[in-house]
Amino acid sequence: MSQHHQDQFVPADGNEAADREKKPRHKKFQSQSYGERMAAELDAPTTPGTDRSSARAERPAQVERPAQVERRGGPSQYSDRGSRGPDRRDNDRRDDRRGGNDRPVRGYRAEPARTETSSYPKSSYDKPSYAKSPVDKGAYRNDRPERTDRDSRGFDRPERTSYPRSTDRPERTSYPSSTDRPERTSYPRSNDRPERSSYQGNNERTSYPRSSDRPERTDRDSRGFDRPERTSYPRSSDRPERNSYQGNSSSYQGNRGNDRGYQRNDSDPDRNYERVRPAQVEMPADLGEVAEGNGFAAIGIAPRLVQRMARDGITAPFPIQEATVPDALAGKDVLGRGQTGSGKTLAFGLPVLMRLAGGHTESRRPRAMVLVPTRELAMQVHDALEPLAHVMGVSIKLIAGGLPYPKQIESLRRGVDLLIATPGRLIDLCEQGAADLGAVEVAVLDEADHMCDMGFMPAVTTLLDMTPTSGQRLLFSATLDNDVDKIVKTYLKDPVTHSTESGQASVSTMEHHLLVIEPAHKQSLTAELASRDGRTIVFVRTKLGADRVATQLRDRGVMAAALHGGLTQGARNRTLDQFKDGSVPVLVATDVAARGIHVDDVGLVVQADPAADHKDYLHRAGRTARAGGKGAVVTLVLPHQRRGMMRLAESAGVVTEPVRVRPGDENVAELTGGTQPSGYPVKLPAPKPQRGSGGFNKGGKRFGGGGSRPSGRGYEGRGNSGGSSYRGRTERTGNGRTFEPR
DNA sequence: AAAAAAC
Repeated sequence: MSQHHQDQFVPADGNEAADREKKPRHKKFQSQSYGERMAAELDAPTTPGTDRSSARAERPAQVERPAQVERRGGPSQYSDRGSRGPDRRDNDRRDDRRGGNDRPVRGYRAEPARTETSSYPKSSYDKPSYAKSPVDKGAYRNDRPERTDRDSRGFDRPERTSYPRSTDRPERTSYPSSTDRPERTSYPRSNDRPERSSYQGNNERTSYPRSSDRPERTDRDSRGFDRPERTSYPRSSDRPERNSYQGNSSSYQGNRGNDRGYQRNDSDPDRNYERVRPAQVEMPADLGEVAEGNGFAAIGIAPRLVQRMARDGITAPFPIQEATVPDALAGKDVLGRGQTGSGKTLAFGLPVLMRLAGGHTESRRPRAMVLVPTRELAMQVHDALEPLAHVMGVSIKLIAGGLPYPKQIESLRRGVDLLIATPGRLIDLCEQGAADLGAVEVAVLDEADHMCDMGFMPAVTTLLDMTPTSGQRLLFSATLDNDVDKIVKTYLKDPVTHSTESGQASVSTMEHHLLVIEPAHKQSLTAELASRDGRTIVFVRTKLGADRVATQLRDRGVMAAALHGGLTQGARNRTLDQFKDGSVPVLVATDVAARGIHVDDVGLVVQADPAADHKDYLHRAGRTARAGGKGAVVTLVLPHQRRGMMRLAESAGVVTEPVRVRPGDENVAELTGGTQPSGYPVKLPAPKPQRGSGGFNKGGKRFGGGGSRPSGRGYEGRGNSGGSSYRGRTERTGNGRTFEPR
C-alpha cells in the first residue's frame, strides 16, 4: 500500500505492541471528543426543526419512483436508520446535551423510541450475528413479505429527510455558486497545467491549491503511478494472455424489463439528476499525435486520458477493456468478466471518468460510486484511478472503514464526483447524512459476484437503492455466477455481457499443482514452499490460522507476515506495504487478499488450506500470473480433502493430477527452486514485530537466528511441533487437524 | 463455513 495511505490511516506506530496499547485510547478518543467534534462540525449550521418539516414536505418527489419500490429486494440489514438499540443508550447524554437536534451523528443516533424508526430491525452492527439471522438471510429475495415494510418506508428515512435537496444542506451554503468554489478555478483548462511539459511529476501538483486533498497527491507522485495491472507490461506484445482472448460477447439473456412493471424515467433526467454543470476542463487540442494509433483512442477514450496512460506505458487496451468500454461509454449497463489480472479496473474506470469529465452536479453530490469488498482493494482502485481522475478534472475520494471520518466527511461536504467505497463505511456516512447517493449516475460493483453473496448483498442493495433508478450500472468480476443474477435482474436494464474468458482457470501462464500430503507434514511443506525466492502468498482459511502459520514460518526462518481482517488497518497497511516493497517476501493471508489485490511478481500462491469453492480458488490463484506474467499455484491437500478438492478443481477448470509428496521431495524442490526453509539466510530487512510473535527474541535477529532450525531434523513428527510458541495451539481449524500435529 | 464489511 502506498505511503500516502498509511498516513491516512491509524497513525504509524512503532510496532504492533504499541499499536495494541494505543487502541483503547484511540477508541475512547473516537467515541468522545472525536465524536463531539464531528457532531459540532455537522451540527454547526443546521436548524433542526425546520429542516425536518420542510424536508418531509418535499419528500414525495422522490417517493413516487415506483421502480425503486419494485426493485428493491426487501428490508436490508442496514435499514434501521436511526435505531441503534439498547446498548447505545449511553449516548443519550450527548443527545440531550446537543439540545434536541435529532440530526444523526455516528454513534449518537436518535433513540429507538422514535415512531418512524420503531418498526425497523435493529442495527446489524449491534448484533454480530446479523448475517445469520433469518431476516437477513432472505434480505435480497424479491418475494419477501417484509418488503412492504420497506416499501412503505420508501425514501423517508429519518436521516435523509433533513436535506432532501442540495439547497437545504447547510454544508453547501458556503459555495452558493460555482465561482465561489476554489477547487476548480485553479485548473480551468489543461493548457495552464505545467505537468504536460514537465512530465516528471512532483512540481506539477503544486499549482493545485485545493485544500485538504492536496497532501495526498505529493506522496503519490513521489511513488509514481503504481497502477498495478500494467506497470510491468507496458507493451501489448509482452502480454501473452491476449492470445487467450476469445472476445465472445453476447447480450444478457435474463428476463427483465417490463415484466416487473417498472419503467425508468429516463425521459426526465432532471428528476433523478441534478443539472450537470458544463465542462470546465476543455479537451486539450495538442494530443492528436499521442492518440494516433492508440488502442484506447480507438475505443473512444478521451485524448487526455490516453496521454496520461501512455505516460505510464499503458498504450494498448486489454481485451476486457476493448470489449466493455464502448458499451459502457454508450451508457449501457455492462456485465464484464475478465480473468484475474486482466485489467478490469480500467475497464470500468475509464468509462466512469469519461462520463464524469469536467462536470458536476450543482450540489457536487457524487455522480458515480465504485463498490468493492475490501479496504485494500478500495485503496488500490482509488490509487489506480486517481491520477486519471485528476487529469479529467474529476474529484475522487476513498470511502472505506478503518480510516478517519473527518477527512471523508469534509471531502463529501465539499463535494466529490467519484467515490471508491467499501459498503459499510459508505452506508454509515449515508446514515449520518454526510453522503448522499441521490445523484449517482454510475454505480460499479467490482468483484461483483462477491458483492452479491449473502454477506454483502444487503449492504449492496441498500446502497443501490439510494441511487437513482435510471443510473448506469457496471458489474465486473473474474467470476460472474448465479448470485449476480439477483442484482442483475433487479438493478440492471438490458445489460450487455462481455466475457473474455470462460470464468475458469484459463490463465495460460498459470501452473496448478495439487499436492496430497500428510497432515503432519503441512507445516514443513508450507515452510519449504514459502522459503523460495520471490514473493509468495500463503492462503489459509481463518484469521487465527493466518497468525499461526505466519508465526510458524517465522519460527522456521521464513520471513512471513499475516494479513487478515482482524488486524488494525494500520497493521494491514503496513504488512501489505512490506510485502509490496519486498521487505517481507511471504504473505500469509485469509481470503481478504484473495480478490483484486495486485502485487507485482507474486510467483507462487500456496493454498495451505484449500479454497472453499472454485471461485475462491480462482481468485486466490489470480494473485499470481497477473497481466501475462507467470505463476504457480500449489494447493496442499490432506488425504481426506482429496475427493472434495478434485471436484473443486474440476469446477475451476483446473486440469492437474494430484501428486503425493513429502517434505524434501523433488516435486517440491522444483516448485521452490530447491531452497530450504531452515537456516536459510534472511536476505531482507526484518519487518516490525507482528502480533502474536511472542516467541521471538526481542533483539534484532528475529529471523535466521534463534528461531530457525537446522533442516532435516524431523521436528514435525512428534509432540507439539518443536516448541515454538505459536499461539492457538489448541485452536482447531475445520476438521481439527489442519495444522495440529497431534 | 469463514471472511469481509462501521465503531
